Amino acid sequence: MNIRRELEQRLSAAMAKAIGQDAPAMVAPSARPQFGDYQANGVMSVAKRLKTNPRELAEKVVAAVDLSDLAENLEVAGPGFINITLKDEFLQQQVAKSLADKEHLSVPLAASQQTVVVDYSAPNLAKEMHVGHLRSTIIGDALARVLDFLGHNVIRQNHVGDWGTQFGKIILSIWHLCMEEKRNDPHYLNRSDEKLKALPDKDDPAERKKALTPIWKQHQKDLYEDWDGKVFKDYLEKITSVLTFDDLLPAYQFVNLVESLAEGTDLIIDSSPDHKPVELAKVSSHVTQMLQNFDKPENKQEKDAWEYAKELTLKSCDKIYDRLGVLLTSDDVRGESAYNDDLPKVVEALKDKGLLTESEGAQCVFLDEFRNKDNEPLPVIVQKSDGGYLYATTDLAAMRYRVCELHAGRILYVTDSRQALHFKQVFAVAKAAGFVPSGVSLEHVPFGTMMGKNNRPFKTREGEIVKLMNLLDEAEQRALDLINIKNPDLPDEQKLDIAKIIGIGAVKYSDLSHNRASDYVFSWDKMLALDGNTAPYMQYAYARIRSIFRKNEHQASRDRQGADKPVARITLADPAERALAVKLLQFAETVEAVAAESLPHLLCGYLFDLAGAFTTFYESCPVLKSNEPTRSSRLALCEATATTISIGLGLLGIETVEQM
RNA sequence: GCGCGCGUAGCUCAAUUGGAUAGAGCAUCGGUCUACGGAACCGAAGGUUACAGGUUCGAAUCCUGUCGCGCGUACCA
Repeated sequence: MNIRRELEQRLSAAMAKAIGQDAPAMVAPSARPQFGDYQANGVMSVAKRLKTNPRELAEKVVAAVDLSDLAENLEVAGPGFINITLKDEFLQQQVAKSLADKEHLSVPLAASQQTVVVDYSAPNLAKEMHVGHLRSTIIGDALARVLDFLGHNVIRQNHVGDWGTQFGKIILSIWHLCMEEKRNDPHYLNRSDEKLKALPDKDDPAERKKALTPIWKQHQKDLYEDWDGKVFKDYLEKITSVLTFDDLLPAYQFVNLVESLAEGTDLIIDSSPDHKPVELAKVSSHVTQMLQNFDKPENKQEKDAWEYAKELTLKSCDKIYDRLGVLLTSDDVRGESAYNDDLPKVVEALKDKGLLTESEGAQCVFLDEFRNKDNEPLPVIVQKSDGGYLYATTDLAAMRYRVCELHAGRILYVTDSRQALHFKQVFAVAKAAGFVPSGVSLEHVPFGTMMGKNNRPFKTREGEIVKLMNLLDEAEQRALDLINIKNPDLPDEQKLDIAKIIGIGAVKYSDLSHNRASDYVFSWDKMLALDGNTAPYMQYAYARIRSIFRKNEHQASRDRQGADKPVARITLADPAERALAVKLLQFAETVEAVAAESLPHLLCGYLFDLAGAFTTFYESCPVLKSNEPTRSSRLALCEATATTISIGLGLLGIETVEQM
């Protein structure tokens, strides 16, 4: 049961009766123990509005409500708070009830179940996942799990960046790989790349030109021999069986480097069959443009190359997802390219609605609410002056798909907070154009940056972006080091398994436990610490409880012959027992709040509080040493706590261990 | 310039969205216990919530201004 909501509903109804209009009771857990378990704050603001005495009004509300099945007498306190103390009997029943439902802890399903699209992760083609992708992936996954837990129909969407400017570069880099293979010169790209990187003065165009000249010549020559793409085609077939993601990456970076260095030089590639000379710096964008009709048979090798790059990239992402325990699969991938055919239709539809304006050659939507410094309208550009489309267009197309095909009632976009303006604009355009009915909720779920100790974005010592693989490796290694110190007697294999769970859990939890809206400082030591609001602390609390049960089963092993033991009657004699019970029962309302606000850190905070309540209980209330029936009752509280921690961490995508 | 966001204890973060005396963990200081897993527990100290006004029963939260930081700001995503 969601106690908070139950109280809210009953008290709100009583308020409506008392004052004749609807007003929220504003029930929240009490700020202090002396004020009971919950407090209702709504009376005061209503009284203000009605200009009546808040205390008198509170008394009226108290008289009008019947909470006798779950609460002691209500008290009006201070300027008009209503303090609620739950009945012990009620708490006992509820804990027993949730314990009987081990899968779901009797957390009620959402009253109105929605189809919720969660858009998260979104890696890019031919790039390795790095820390920049971590937050989206983890937060999105946790939200998806929570929504699913509450009975919503969750559709995960991995909006992979598989189109756009990098598109031509990818094809070009694979072409280079093919040419390398054809010349039987397997280290050509590496050699060239190293030479370019060693360039003493990258700011000097003459130097750059000099360094690029051999590469440029080779490029010309290769192109001359492959003017019809036949070599590309033949060798593509040959290399695809052996090519790996690790081959693709450097090739892609090589193309990037060449093009950035060629900027401002007069190096021209002119061996192409159409005799249109192209700047060396713009070959890849030329490739992109050339392939407007991507599906034509003569472009098959380009398409194959791109698809192959996509396959390699996604495989590499899957490894990360697998290690992270993220639920995304290939079925959830619907990249930007999936919307290519819809883009002209989106622009057409905007035109039909009369929303489209041409400005400086680009197709724009101007909405009144977006203005620049001088109060001039700010455009949302949906088509570039060269005819190309932008991410706004793709997002609009994706929205239409999600609403029309997936029947989304709510769409969550888990992306960096820097995209806030973009989403604000795109949402407004979608609503204005009627792409998304007003009943559908479009929500940007923004998050801040992961920072290093220096309060700058998290980088390696060398100042490079941290690859996710490396980050996870280090997390597991550090966890293993810790286990070796703290629990050296465990078998090695088990140590490794535990290290994985602890290491990955720590990374995820440290991310999820912070309010996602703000930047947070990443710290190895803090996230693996056993004190404070960390994953290991929670996992340790769990392992300790499990240890009690192992010991108990050992003691009582002969008594039970597989028969299900009845759920013990729970008594709450000690204040610590009672406080733990109240905390346990707040799981439902916490999960619901996480789903409503898309704030996973609320769940982390709750689990930490729960672990705290348990520790207090654990210290003051002996379990195995106490006599029946107290013993069974306390064991039940232990079990309820362990289950809540396990399910709670599970909703965050974090596993528990029996020993650590 | 304009827009958005942020500024809370020495450090890292909370504060149930306007509620009662702003809470945790680290670090510091002090204490407990032959310990159901010591990777423990309890306590103390630490705050004019950047600053100045305002709104009201009540403000870290809302409004105005100032300072500081971050991000964004027409064809990248």
